Amino acid sequence: MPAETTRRRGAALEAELLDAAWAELAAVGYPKLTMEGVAARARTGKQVLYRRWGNRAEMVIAALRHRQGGSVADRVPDTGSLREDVLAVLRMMAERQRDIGQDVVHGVLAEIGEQRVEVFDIMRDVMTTLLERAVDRGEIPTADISPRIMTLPTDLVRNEIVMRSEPMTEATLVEIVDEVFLPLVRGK
Amino acid sequence: MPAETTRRRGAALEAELLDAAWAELAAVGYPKLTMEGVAARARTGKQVLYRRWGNRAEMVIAALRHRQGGSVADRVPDTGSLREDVLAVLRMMAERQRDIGQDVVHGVLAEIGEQRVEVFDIMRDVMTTLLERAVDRGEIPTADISPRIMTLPTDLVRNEIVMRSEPMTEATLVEIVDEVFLPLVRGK
Amino acid sequence: MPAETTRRRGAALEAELLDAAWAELAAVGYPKLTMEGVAARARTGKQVLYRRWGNRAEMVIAALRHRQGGSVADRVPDTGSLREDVLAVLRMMAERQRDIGQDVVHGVLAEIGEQRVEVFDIMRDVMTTLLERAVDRGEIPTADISPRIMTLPTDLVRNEIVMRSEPMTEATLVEIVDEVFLPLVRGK
Amino acid sequence: MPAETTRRRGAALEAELLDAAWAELAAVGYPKLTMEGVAARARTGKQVLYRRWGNRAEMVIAALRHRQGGSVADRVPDTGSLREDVLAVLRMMAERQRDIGQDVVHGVLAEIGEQRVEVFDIMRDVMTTLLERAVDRGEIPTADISPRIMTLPTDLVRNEIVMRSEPMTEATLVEIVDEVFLPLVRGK
DNA sequence: CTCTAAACGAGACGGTACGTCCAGTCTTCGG
DNA sequence: CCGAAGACTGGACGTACCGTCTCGTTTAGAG
Repeated sequence: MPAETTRRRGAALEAELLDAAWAELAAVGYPKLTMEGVAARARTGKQVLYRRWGNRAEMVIAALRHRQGGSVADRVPDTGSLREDVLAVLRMMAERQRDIGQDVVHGVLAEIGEQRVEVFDIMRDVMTTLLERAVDRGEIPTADISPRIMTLPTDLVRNEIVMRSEPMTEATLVEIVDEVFLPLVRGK
Repeated sequence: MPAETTRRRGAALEAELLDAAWAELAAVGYPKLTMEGVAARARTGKQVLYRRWGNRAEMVIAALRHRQGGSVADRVPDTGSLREDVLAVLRMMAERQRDIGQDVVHGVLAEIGEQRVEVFDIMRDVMTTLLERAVDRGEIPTADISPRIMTLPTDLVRNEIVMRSEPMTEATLVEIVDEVFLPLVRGK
Repeated sequence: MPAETTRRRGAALEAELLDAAWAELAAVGYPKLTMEGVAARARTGKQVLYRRWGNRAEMVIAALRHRQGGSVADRVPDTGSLREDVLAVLRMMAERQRDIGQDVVHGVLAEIGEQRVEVFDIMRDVMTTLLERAVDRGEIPTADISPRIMTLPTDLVRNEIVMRSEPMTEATLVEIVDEVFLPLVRGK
Repeated sequence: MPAETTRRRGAALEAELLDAAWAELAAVGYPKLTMEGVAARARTGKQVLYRRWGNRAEMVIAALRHRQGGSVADRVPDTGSLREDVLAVLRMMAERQRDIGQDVVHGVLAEIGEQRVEVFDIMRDVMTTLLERAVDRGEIPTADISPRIMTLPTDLVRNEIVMRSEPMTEATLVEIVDEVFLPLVRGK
């Protein structure tokens, strides 16, 4: 028999677990993802998973974070143009969506009861930053814009993610920004 | 023994099955809804359910339709004012949401793969009707409006339904119409 | 549509049902024989079967009789030699066994509760006839032989049928007659 | 809450499973014995049964063995008389039959395809032992007796078990030994 | 450096539901 | 009334996972 590598523990093990979860997700899709499948892929027992995450959804969310690094809030774009900034944010959302896949989105949404709302706050904060910079640059007169309008682009993109099967196109993003968001922000 | 009622069949049975599904949904919620539970409540076997609907989601959708009657398209409002018409549509959506519950929405979305998109077409048709009437009344200059803007109110309401835990308020609906939709439609 | 032949009835239908049962038996074996399968093969409904036979075993027994014609009692051999007569009876038993198959034997035995015993009486009667003829021919001194010994050959063959997987050989039958039965009958 | 007993495992659990199977057999009979019923009686899940035995028949056989301890081969009688030895063996067989019940015998025979034959070998070995002892005692001249005759008594008892509904009487056993077996063994 | 507590790997356990098959009965319609 | 067709109530099948528990083995870190 080959000399076994040493037994995995702690953070190193955790990383492998999340990789296994991600691989399983890619292999069988969210609806068929099982704790047993992930444990088997990671060559360990279910207890090791349950020690860390209470259920499938928590584990998958952790796997997504593990794969995608920080949130949008950590990479607020600053291109010098409000239009480009907003487009950059929307592109990040769309890209994540492509990476994750729609069934995962729905599955996770269905299994976590709450804490969905935090996403709104994050996006509102990001947009506030973008608008303040635009005011500083003189692009728009004021950043005092209703929260509803502020989160309009991200809300619409989220709606596309949730409802459309096919991945979003660049044209869709441009349309949202040019036909809806900018006219409202520029007022009149 | 009591005189048995005659054995149920066809449409009469089907209605009882859907009632049972709805009752079960109310009793245990979507995540804990099982075919066995529904069959037990309807005092029949699982085969009778599977003969009609291939899976849980299909059955639940049928139950929702059975309970809610026709779609929005069958009851297009006509109040004499574009603002009130659109608000009426949004109120119908919100009311359905309250009736159905969020976990059902997510559960069903997660389990049906496709056919999500048809909802868009329905809503676009409804909105087209409303706008044409508004043009006829002279409220707005033209009904030639981009599809994106046409479905804006319903898209936003749908986003609220999917993402917010609490039921929607009337204020939210008014905000969507007055701050977003009408300014864009009236345009410059 | 093709011109339908007139609907089957009575004995003609019954014969087709039994043929279908036999064909199904050959196709899937007794353990997998189902009333539904037979009904489908005969292109009719289950009720038609249940109207005639109360359960699977009854139907199969009827099918066996239908295929095999009369019982051993109807074809008592008369070769002019006791040894050959008995061998002829055993060969008939063995041949039926080959035709029917062992799993059918066990299946039917398991599902009929009683009336197994009648077989003993039939065989005892047949053997009585054979022995009386042998006495008449002067082969043996007396036909006054214990029932136990009379049914010995058939009992042993039945034991082989029930317990052995492979079909019986001629040698086995000869052994039973020459080593066991004849010595006891000829007595001291 | 009551102090839970620790979860059952391994051999202790297995013994309880087999007891439950036996109890279920006594309660409902073989034809109505179900894996679900046994599992319920043993307060466990079906998987625990299927992990050990692939089907109903295997489980029942294990239950019989569990209840009846070793085979006949482990308790070869030695009374000092061939007649009594053989009778003792037959009585053991008859007793087991009474304990087990006929429907179980048929049910098991119907569901196991093979391995029926091993019973023959066991009995032939036992009888060989008995006969050798008889030769040593000078009861009979030689133990060189055809296998057919050696297994004659057990074959006949088995035939009775399989074909007769009522339990066997002592008289039947005596008849088999005195009228059939001993005359053949003692030869002329 | 030894001892101990915790984590790991493996898998059995008690349990729920799955989706399917079949039994046996009932209903409807056509001949 | 009976045949043909098929739907109904009901029960069990064998499988898949759930989340928990138990076992023996490593491994890190405290004394």
